[in-house]
Amino acid sequence: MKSTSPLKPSVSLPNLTRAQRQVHRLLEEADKAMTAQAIYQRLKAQKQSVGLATVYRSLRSLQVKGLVQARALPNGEWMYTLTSDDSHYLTCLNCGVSVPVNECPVQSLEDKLSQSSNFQIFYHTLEFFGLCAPCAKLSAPES
Amino acid sequence: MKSTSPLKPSVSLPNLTRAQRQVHRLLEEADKAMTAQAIYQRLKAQKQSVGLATVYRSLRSLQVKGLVQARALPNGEWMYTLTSDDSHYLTCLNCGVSVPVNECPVQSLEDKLSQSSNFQIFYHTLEFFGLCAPCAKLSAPES
DNA sequence: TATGATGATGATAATCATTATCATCCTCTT
DNA sequence: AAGAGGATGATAATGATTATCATCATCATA
Repeated sequence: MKSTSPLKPSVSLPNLTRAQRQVHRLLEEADKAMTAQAIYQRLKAQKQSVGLATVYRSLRSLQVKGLVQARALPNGEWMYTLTSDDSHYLTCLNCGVSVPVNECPVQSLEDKLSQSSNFQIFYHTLEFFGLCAPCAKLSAPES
Repeated sequence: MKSTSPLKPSVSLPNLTRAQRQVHRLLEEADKAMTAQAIYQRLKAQKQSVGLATVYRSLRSLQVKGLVQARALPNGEWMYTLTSDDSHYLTCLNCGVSVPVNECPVQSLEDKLSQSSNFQIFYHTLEFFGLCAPCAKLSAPES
């Protein structure tokens, strides 16, 4: 899932608070996208409780630091992962099922924008939407 | 903003309800992304009132029909446009400012996925996130 | 070591976009 | 004309996120 070398340990994490470190470490260990609520529950279960508001605050801080990315599901939930994760998905607008896409043709454009724009770019989201085969069958006009 | 030919009129719109037609026409005329709330307000102001719940229902139906796409802003709002719009953005994680990106290297992958996956693909979202110059200055570690 | 100052945290109330509910209305078909 | 099925509107309910505020931790300075 990660795009970084499996041999490279955690990069230097500058100026993180305790809660930010806990959230970051959880995302690192889980190695999958999680909602804020799930992160809250998991930390509580691990006896490393962090208040729910602080989970949200930490996620925002980690985003601004370029360490965490977010993507919204069609149902409104937000999923968070480390920015080292470069996964993309193909999602059904009807039933919400998501399948990973194992390609990303965006890196060179991102590199280019890093230079031509005056933004400091941390990550991108790329997602495809449509209907999975079963749902396409259901909503076919001539079924 | 549209990627379709400016000469081509509305394509055939199969089986739309009254509310769906009104929402679709508004998005077509506005030619920009709008929130569901804004669509509701605008229709009311135009004496074409559609109930708020019906605006949401119509947007979902239009999505499943492949006519409308949605993207989530970092603040949780959803913006809706016609799927004929192929715009993408570079967005600041700190202040939320968005600037358009006038390139999209994704079309060929989308075409390929349309064949290799068994999804019927309607559209994709592509968005870059980071810090705009002013916000990057503010959060610079060595400021 | 005490003293503040500043920021971080947790508990909880408030917000607000979205969804669910349900009664009513339309539009066909018979 | 009657009825079935879907569409609509008003409004209540939901639930994730944010705001508030009192308390706690950290760190520089006296």
